[in-house]
Amino acid sequence: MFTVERHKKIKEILHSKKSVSVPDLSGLLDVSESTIRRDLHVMEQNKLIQRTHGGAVNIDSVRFEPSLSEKEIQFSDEKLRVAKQAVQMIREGDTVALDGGTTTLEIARNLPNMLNLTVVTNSVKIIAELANLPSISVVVIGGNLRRVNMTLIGPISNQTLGKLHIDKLFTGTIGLTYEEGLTTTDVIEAETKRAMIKKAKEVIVVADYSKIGKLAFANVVSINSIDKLITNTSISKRLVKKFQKKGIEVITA
Amino acid sequence: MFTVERHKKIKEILHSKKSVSVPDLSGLLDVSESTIRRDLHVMEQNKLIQRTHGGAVNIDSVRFEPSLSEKEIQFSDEKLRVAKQAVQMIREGDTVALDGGTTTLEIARNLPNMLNLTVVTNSVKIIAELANLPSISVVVIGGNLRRVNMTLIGPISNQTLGKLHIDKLFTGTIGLTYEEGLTTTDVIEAETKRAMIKKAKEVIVVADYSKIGKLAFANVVSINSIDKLITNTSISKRLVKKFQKKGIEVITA
DNA sequence: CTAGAAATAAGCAAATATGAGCAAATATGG
DNA sequence: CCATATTTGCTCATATTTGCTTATTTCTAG
Repeated sequence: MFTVERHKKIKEILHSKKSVSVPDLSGLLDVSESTIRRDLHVMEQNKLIQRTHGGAVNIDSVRFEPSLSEKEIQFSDEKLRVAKQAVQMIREGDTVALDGGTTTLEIARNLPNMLNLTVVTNSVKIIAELANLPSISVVVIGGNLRRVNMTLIGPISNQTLGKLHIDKLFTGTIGLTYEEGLTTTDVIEAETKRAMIKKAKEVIVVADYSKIGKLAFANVVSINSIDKLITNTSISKRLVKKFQKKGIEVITA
Repeated sequence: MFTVERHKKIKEILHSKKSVSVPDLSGLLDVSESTIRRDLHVMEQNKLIQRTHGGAVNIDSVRFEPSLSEKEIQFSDEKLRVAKQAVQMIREGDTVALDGGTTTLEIARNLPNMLNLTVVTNSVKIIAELANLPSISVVVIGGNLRRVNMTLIGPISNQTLGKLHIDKLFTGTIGLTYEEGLTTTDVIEAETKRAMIKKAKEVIVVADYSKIGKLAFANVVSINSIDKLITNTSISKRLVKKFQKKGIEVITA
């Protein structure tokens, strides 16, 4: 294996794992630790990675310092399972929309580097994530930056959406109830979500069980607008039946 | 087998194998290693392959993050001075636009956490940077993600700009000449730059001396559209005079 | 704050790869 | 047919890469 290939491999490993130790890399790539250290040295100088004592961490072209609480949910098993289920529903040639949210971010992280896939998003974190998958065409709806979740919302977003057509929308939520449907914290965000839902042929809500039965401040849409719901097993069978009666396909991951 | 055939064969091999060693090629094509090295040398100069010690790799497989980081370090001192000069021109209440580019990114990094300041941008890196300054209102024009510099360009960007009004635009550039004006590498990006310039009351070009006299592929606008130019001392007095005669205020940082 | 453990950078030597120079073989063009 | 140009393979001095060793730095537990 040549040097550039090794460097590329290290970058790939770092993209999926976020951090890796020198001994691990040495074993994985079957070269001495000295060589790995030399590799990491030049890669750091090229700003491709960030070195640490004992290894290296991923440095994406765009960096955020995720708040602690976010880090905690980042590795949530439920979210990952839901996200992987969602990814399986995506076909080559699709135009997929992902709105802001931790579960949709997880979907982006698990997307294959699929050719001929267009992702429409209003989440800055998802943009950063998809920057590493060069086969995917990324379309960003503009808008005003909402810093708490790094999403773009507001009239600009809504107007841009008016000109786009989406095959499948994956949307996260703060709350989902049978009576009130989707709800979220911010009214402006709610409106942008509504605009997205309006332009999507198929609306797929991704929500782990903690969201179901929860009610947030701003109404988005009633459950009549939802086509599919991906959630996890913890949801009660009675509720699933109720959703199904409304024509919603419920998928448990 | 003729030379061109050999080159073609090498390209084919690299297409399917991604990387190959000099001894392997020597055996496969039944010529000496010297000949292979000579072949690889010319093919590298023609940007058909990427050489490594011991062989060659497919150029496509290596082309990740093409040297943006390298550009970032270059001339960083000059850039910083230019950026700081630019920041001083910003007043409270302004609506400022920053397009993608390393100098404009430096401006964003040096912005004070000023109240009542709106920043319009198409650069994902600038969004990330300004996320840390909560007083600043950030408006993002949407668009298609151009990964090489993490900017949003294309028809969506241009249409969104049509509805906005900008007090001061700070724009970087690849090249700036007296005869051709602003030029950049990508035609679609050029169009989005043009759309920005059209909507700005005041167009301020930030360009260290390395950009001046340089000509890139795609024309953006002639120098008649430029109101101010912030650059550094290395630019010749004669050229400054010429720009001034065209009504451009030249500020040397 | 300190001592011990772990990681790193620097120096070194062996293995390998490279480029330049050269000569032979072949091709080109009058 | 001859003179010249190009291509090829060979040799060798030089350069690069790699793994090992060791001194130094950095981290961490007490």
